[in-house]
Amino acid sequence: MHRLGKDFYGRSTEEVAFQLLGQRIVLDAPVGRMTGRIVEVEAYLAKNDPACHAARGITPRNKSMFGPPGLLYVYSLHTRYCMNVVTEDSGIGAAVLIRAMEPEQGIEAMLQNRPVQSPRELSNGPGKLCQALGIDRTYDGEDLLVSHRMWIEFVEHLPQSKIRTTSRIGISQARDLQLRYFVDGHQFVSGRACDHSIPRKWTWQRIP
DNA sequence: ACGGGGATCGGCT
DNA sequence: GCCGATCCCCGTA
Repeated sequence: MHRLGKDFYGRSTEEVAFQLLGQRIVLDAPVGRMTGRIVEVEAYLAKNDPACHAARGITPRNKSMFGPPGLLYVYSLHTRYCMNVVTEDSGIGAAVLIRAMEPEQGIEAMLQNRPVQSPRELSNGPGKLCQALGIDRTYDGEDLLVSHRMWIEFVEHLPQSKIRTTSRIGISQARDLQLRYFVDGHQFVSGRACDHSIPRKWTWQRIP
């Protein structure tokens, strides 16, 4: 049970992004413990990335992005919340958006937060994932290095052959940058089937 | 104080 | 695929 620390988050954002794939989010909430493994992320860079929320400087909304690596940046979008983990160094404004996870423990609790018919609909999108875990703006600025209610555990390094890269979803600027990473063919990845080169349902090779 | 836009989602065609 | 809901945030005045 190894909590990811400053040595993990304090690296290049692209590297942190694809190495977060396969790792485990752990949340100790009043309703109980909820965990799930990350299957899709996007990198948002400090430089030459107009789609990054930090691109136009610090504001009350994005100030967590300019905090130390390992901080959570949570913002509201339409009717949902999205969560990011700060990367690299304090003050530069880079982060990784967590877009989807495969639920493990606490699925009953997640279903209370987000009533859906199929488990596949529980956390296969950035807003869905936050709703299932009960993450809102009160989690903005949470320090994943020391927090007692939320952290990320190292599970394994995924081989490059299991990772696919595409442009990011839902943005209007910097569409050319290939900064979305996901576990190829995994059933909890967001979006359409054409994103997957492996048609059948895929899950983890080894379950810890 | 006002107006526009958005790292979404879900329903409908 | 397209579109509307919905609301917080930010730039402008």
